[in-house]
Order: sequence, then structure tokens, then C-alpha cells
Amino acid sequence: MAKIIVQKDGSKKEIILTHAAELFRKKGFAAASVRELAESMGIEAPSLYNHIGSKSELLQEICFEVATDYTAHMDEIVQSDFSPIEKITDIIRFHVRKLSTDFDKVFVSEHEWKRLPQTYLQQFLAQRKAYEKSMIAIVQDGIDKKIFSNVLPSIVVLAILSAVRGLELRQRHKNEFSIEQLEDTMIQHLLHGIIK
Amino acid sequence: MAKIIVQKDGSKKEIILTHAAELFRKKGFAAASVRELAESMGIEAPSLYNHIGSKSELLQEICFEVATDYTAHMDEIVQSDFSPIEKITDIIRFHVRKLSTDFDKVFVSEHEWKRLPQTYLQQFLAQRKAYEKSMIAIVQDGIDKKIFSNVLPSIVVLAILSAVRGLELRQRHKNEFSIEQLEDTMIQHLLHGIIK
DNA sequence: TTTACTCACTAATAATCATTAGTTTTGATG
DNA sequence: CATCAAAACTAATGATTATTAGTGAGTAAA
Repeated sequence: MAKIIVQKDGSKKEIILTHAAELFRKKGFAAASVRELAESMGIEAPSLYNHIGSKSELLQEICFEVATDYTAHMDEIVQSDFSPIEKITDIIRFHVRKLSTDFDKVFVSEHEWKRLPQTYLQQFLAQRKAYEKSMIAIVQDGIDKKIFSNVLPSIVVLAILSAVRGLELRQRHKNEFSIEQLEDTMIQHLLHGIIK
Repeated sequence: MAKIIVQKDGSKKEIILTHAAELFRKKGFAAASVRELAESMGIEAPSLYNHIGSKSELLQEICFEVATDYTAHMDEIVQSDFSPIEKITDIIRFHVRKLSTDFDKVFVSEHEWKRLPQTYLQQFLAQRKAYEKSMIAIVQDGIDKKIFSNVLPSIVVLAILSAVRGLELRQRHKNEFSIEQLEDTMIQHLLHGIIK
């Protein structure tokens, strides 16, 4: 009888979530089957239900784990006495680093949240909206303090978040650049532009 | 007997593609059913097969239509005698405008290309890679000519493309900003940064 | 050794899927 | 009005889906 191999540092549920995140990233939530997920862990599909409630539950847990991490970091930033520049810099660094450490989960949270069931979807979107609102406030503060030029804060925030999320695939297999190089380039570009 | 309503300016196939793009965007390719697509046009699912070869074919046509548009525009830009700044500016404008006019198709092409069958997927990726390569060359040219600061071209290109693609949802229903405002803000930000 | 619990198994269910076959209706042209 | 192709229909197929029920093996404590 096959068994789920439990590493010393992670619970069984955590292992399932890791496998689920990888599968959902590769095939998409809808196209990924519970059968495949079970197979990737060497057990039969129905056996999985000894550990999980449903396929949808896995998506929820992945999405909200990521969202909660981002929200927690934003709360720290907001309460800090950093300057707007330092705050945005820190946010960019956090995103790049989070993406590199929890690639599959971040990717799934970013691309598959739409498949969340109604109620969870609303909660997720609310959390996401609050996050962006906080970030917009930071940019607006920078504009008010004459540190940032007079741009549209909501569009700038959208651009920064999208740019950072877009690192996705590239840096996965070919480690062309180090995390630090990535962070620095993104910060340089998104804060100072590319024109000399 | 229900019939597909053909507008004077579009063929039957084009109408199907439009409906497919909207459905694929909303539900994702895998989760979208041929039944639903047919229903959205007021006919039964099997009737659709009088007009299409397969569900997958629709995705191919959407993805490659968009990819071809972008490639064609890039070819124009490359052959022009614009400065690197003008070239990047033009690319950003094109992306923003394309997104606003063909939202569903661009979105699907951007998010669902992974579900293309093997052979088409490789072709799509090749086209995409060539596009990015051209854009990287433009940035590198700008650096060589001392117009751009010494950033990593591949990362900058990735950031710009991601930022532009990320406009996605926001501007769909609430027309908070005009297309021109969007273009101008993106260009200002991605070229000059936000720091005064 | 007995007890109890965890967890994997097989078998089955009911739904949904894309797609094919075969038939009938429609609408335009002669 | 007759003809014919385009395009709709119904019915069916076979595959795959998530999930439940029921069973038994393995393991650790009593």
C-alpha cells in the first residue's frame, strides 16, 4: 500500500497543498484532476479524501495563504515610518522574493482565483482590493509630499503589481539572474524609469 | 429553429470567435463548455460543429490572431527609423489600445495559450519569444546610444509587457480613465519612473 | 494479544464533457 | 413551385469527472 511520504518539516496537508499548487499551475485548476494529484503522490484518488474536503478547498487554501502573507506584509509597511520611496521599494522586494520562494502557490493564487466559489471569491477580491488601496495611498502620499511626480496612483499601482507578477516563468528554470539582481532592476525601473 | 445572427460586418466564424473569446475569458478554456458557447448564441451544441472543427481550434484561432497582430506591429516598428524612446512609446500605446479594443481576445491569448495543443503551443511560444527578442534589441540599442540607463534589458522588457498586460480588468466596466490617459500614464511611468 | 485509529484500497454513482451520426428544417436560387 | 445546400435539430457514444460507500491493511497504544 502506497503512502504519502511526510517530511519532517511539513504536515501531510502541507505536502498535498504543495503538490496541488504545482499541478494547478501547470494544468490550470479546471483541467487538473484529483486523480492526477493523487497520482503525483503515489496514491489513488479516493484516498485523498481522507485528507481533504474537496478539490475546491485546496484552491481556497492556496489562494488565501498567499493573500494573507501579502496582507500581513502590507500591514507592517503601513504602520512603519518609512518614506514612500522606502515603502514601495520594500513592497517590490517582498513580491519578487515571495515569487521566488513560493512560485507555484503565488502563481496559482494569481491565475486561478477566479475559480474560487462565490463566497470565497468575494472575500478574496475584498482582500486584494484593500491591498491595492493601501498601496495607492502610499503613492498618493508620495505625490502630496512632492517626492513622486503627478501620476495617476491607481494606474501606477496596477503597473507595479503587474510588472512584479510578470516575472513568473522566466526566472524559474534558467537562473539567469540572482534574486537581488531582479529586485534591484525592478526597483530601479519602476521608480526611476529607464531614460537617463 | 434558432439561427446564428450574422451582422453585416462580420462572418459567422468571426461571431463565434467573439463569443468564444468572451466565454473563455470569463470561465477559462478548460472550464468553458461547447454547450455554453452554443447557448450563448442561441443554438444547440452539436450545431456548432457545422461551423467549427473543434473547441481547441477556436483557442488556436484566437491566440494566433492576436499574436499575429502584435508581430505585424513589431515588424513595422523595427523597420521604422524611430528613436528607441519613440519605439518603446509606440509599443506601449499599441498594447494599451489593442487591449481596449479587443479585450476578450487579448485576455484569452494572454491567459489560455498554455492549453494549446503541443504543436501550436510551440509555434505560439516561438512567436512570442521573437517578439520579446525584438523588444529587447530596442532597449539594448537605447542603452548603447546612452539614451537609456544601464538596466537589464530582458527584465525591463518583461516588466513593461507585464505592466501593460495588467491593465486587464480595471478598465473594463468602469471607464474611470480614457484610453489616452492610460497610455500617457503608462508611458510616463515606464519610461521616466515615478520619482521626481 | 486485543483495541482502536489512520489511511489506503476497490467499486460504484451520477454528472458532464466533446464529439459523431443521422435527420429535418430553412432559405435562397432555378 | 421544385431543388439543393446550409445549418439546425435529436439521440447517442464513450470518456472523464469529483465524490461517496464500504472494506481491509498497517500501526501504535492498552
